[in-house]
Amino acid sequence: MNIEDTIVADIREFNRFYTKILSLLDKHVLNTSYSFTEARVVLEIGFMESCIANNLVEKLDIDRSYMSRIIAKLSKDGLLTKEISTLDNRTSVIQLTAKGIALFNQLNEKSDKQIINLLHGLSQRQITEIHASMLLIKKNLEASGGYCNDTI
Amino acid sequence: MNIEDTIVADIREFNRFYTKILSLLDKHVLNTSYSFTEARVVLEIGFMESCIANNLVEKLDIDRSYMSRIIAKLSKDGLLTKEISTLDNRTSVIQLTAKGIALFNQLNEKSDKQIINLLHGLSQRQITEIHASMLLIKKNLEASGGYCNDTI
DNA sequence: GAAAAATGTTGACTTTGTCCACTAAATGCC
DNA sequence: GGCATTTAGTGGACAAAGTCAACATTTTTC
Repeated sequence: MNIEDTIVADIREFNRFYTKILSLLDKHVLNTSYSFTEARVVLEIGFMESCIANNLVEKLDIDRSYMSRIIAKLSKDGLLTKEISTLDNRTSVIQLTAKGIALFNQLNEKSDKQIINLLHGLSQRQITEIHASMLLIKKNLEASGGYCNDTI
Repeated sequence: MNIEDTIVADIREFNRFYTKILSLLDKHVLNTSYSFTEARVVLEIGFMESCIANNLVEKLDIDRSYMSRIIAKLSKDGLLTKEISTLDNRTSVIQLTAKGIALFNQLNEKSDKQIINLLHGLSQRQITEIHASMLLIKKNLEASGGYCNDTI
């Protein structure tokens, strides 16, 4: 082990710093009447194109019953359709409707704009550095795989 | 402007990735009977050593009234003291008690251990890469300063 | 010194999330 | 096949987290 204290301190500082960045980004994603969690669900269904509730539960780490209610709400609002799976009668295949896709696109565009705004004023070089750094962090942390076990 | 689409997409992916890392870290900070937000407040008071409620409101971006209640609870539990400021009679100087400092240390140790755990299994080189990348991201994003304005 | 702004508190409320029990279907096992 | 176990989803009841508006008090501004 023997990881230097300064490294741990710097990583914790980065985490505090990035927590604030992310929370600012999250806050402004929405002028839609949907909560951040609901928006995440819409985005995830959009990315997956077709899925079942349990996929979303696992991917987004949201409680089963809570997800059930969110899906019910989105369905009631006409953003998605549920159709009982032919493979597994316990589950329903979930897909965005045209209206859901419209919201998905809107959320996507907003998120893209936020990132562009975040980088606004930085030089090409700085942007490249940030980009490369993010890829590196993700690659290295994924390599360990340890980040998603219980003893984290 | 003209920031490449792939860069924006990669940054958004990094944000999703890192959101999950942070939420896993957060979840496990506590076996204490305090919530994540309360723990953040204790940590922040500990770092600042002495502060007023409004410093915490700004630093942690928590609603004024909510903060007032959190401080009241922590005070009732004997974790901090409030003493009316001699400089500004509207405010109170907040400081951790011995008990509060004990919790602060405990939270700090847990957080350090989590980071060590997160890095567990990685090579020195990988750790160095992650560390350097984080410093670079923070430096570059802070340079812009734009990350904290309203139009993010 | 009056108007405006800042700080903190409280009551009432909404949103968000969790826990538990339950149904129904699928899976594993002999 | 038949029985036990697991998995997916739902609903009730509840707790935690956070928000909003109104207010008192003090400070700042002009």
